[in-house]
Amino acid sequence: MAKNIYVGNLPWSATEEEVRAAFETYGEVISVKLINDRETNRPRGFGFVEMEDQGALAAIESLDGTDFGGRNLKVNEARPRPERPRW
DNA sequence: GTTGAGCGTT
Repeated sequence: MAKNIYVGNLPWSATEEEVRAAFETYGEVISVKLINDRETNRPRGFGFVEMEDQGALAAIESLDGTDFGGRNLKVNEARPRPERPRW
């Protein structure tokens, strides 16, 4: 099973590989998604990480409130997103 | 070439 993790307060220079590497330290990372502004094409400084439950909890308890790229990292469980209908 | 609270584009 996997969980979605919300990652905020990221530096605008942060990349998915850096976040993935940081989360892979505590568990198996399934996917990493950094959110960028679709209209201005500018990085918003936050993203989402998908990993196993135990790894997600370990990463949240370990990476949340820690320094990442010079900023205080904000890690938390992501909010459930409504599934999109195919019609 | 800028900026800083937050929960995403498939």
